Amino acid sequence: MKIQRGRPLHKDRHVYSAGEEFKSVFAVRSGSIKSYTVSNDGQEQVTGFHLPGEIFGMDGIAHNHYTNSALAMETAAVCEIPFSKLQDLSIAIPSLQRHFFQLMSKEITNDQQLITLLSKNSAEERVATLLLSISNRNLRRQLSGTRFRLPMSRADIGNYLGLTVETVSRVFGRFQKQDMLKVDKKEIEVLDFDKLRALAN
Amino acid sequence: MKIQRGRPLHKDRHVYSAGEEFKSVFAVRSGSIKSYTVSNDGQEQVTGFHLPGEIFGMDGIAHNHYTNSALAMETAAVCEIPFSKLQDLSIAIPSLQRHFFQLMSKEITNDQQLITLLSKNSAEERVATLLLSISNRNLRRQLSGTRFRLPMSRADIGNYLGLTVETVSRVFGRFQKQDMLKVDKKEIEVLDFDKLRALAN
DNA sequence: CCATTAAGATGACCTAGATCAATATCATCG
DNA sequence: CGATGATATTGATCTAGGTCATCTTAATGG
Repeated sequence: MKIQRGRPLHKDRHVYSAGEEFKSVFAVRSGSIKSYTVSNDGQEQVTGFHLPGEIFGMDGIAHNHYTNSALAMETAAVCEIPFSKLQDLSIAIPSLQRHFFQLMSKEITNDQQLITLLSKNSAEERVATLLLSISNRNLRRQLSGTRFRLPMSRADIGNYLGLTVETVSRVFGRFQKQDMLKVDKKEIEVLDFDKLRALAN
Repeated sequence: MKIQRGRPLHKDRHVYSAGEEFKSVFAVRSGSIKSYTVSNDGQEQVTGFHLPGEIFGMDGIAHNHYTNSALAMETAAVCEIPFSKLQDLSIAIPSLQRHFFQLMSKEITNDQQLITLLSKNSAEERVATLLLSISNRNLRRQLSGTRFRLPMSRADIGNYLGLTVETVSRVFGRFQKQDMLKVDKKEIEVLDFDKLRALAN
C-alpha cells in the first residue's frame, strides 16, 4: 500500500482541517494528535485524542469532507493512508475490508462510551476514566501504565470531558489529596490503581 | 439481497440484545426503535432513536457482538439485512461498499454531534435540538415537520439527553409558555420554528 | 536573561439542573 | 369499567460544577 511517510509535524500544526476534501485516513507514528469540531456557533469540541499506533480521520468518509480538524498537540509524525487505495485493496483482500469496518465500528463504540460518560458521570468519574484510558493505551504501547505524561492541556481535557479548566484542576487536586495520584504538571503517577478503576468503573 | 421481512414487533420487544452475536444490521420499516447500552455499573444509556427508513445495528461490527440493545418503543416492523451477504455483495458492487462506509461514518458524525450537545449545551438547547432533529427526519419521510408524535417517553428523552425527567418536563412547560410549542402528552406542534432553530443552533 | 504571555491552581460565590416529594393523568387488564 | 401501576407534571430545596477574580508557575522570544 502506498503510504505517505509524513515529515514531522510541529506543535499546533493541522493534519487536516474541517471542510477539506476527504482523501486519507492517518496513523499516528509518534507524538499525539487531537481531533475537534467547531459547532456552528463557533465553539470548539474536542472529540478525541490519538496516540501512537492509532488511526484517525474516518469522520470524513460520510460527506467526502472531514467534519473534524486534527492537530498536533506536540511534535508528531503521522502516516497518510489514501482511502482510495484502501478501498481498491479491500476489494482484493476481504479481511482488510473487515478490518476497516471494525475500526469504524470501534470508533462508534468509543463515541458512545463518551456519550455515557458525559451524560451520566461526575467530574471525578470523567477525569478518572480518561486517565485510565490513557494508562491502558500506554500499556498497549509497551509503556508504563502508572507513570506517564499527558500530552494534552487541562483546557483540552476539560473541553473533551465537558468540564471547565478550573474543575479539572480541582479534581486533580482532590485526587492528590486522596493519595490516588501524583500530579506534577503533565506528569502523572498513579499511586492507587484500584481506586482509579473504581472511580472510572 | 436476502432480506428478512420482519414480522411486526410488539412494544418493548428486543430486536437484539447487547452481547448477542452480530449477524445483521436492520432497517426500520414502521414504528420506532431505541438503542441503548448498559454500562458496567448497570445504568442504561439511550444512544439513539431510529425512525422508519433508518438503519441501525452497526455497533456490532467491531466486536462481532452487539454492544447496544435495540427495542421497539411501539409496535414496529424491521428488515433484517444479514451482514455477510452485505459484505459479499459489496465486493461485487463497490458503490454498495462505499454506501455502507458512509452509513457508518454518518453514525460517527451523529454521535459526535451528540457529544457536543451533551458537553456544551443547556437543557433547553438539548431538547430543542432533539425536537428539530425529529422534525427534520419526519420531513424526509414526507410527514409534517410541525405536527408530529414523539415515539419516546420523557424518561427516554431525558436519558438520551443527559437530563432528568423532571427537567425535560419543565423545559416542555417553558417552551409552551413562550408559545414556541404546543405539547399535548406526546403530540407536538411547533408554533415558532425560528425560535426552535435558534435554540437548537 | 529578563519580559511577556500562556497555562495552571485556588478561593468566593452563584446558578442550572438534580433530588425529593406530592399530585395528576394515562394505559392496561382482570 | 374500575383498579393498579406506569408516566407525567409541578413545587421546594439542595449541590456539583460553573463563573469570576487573583495569584503562581511555566513556556517563549527578543
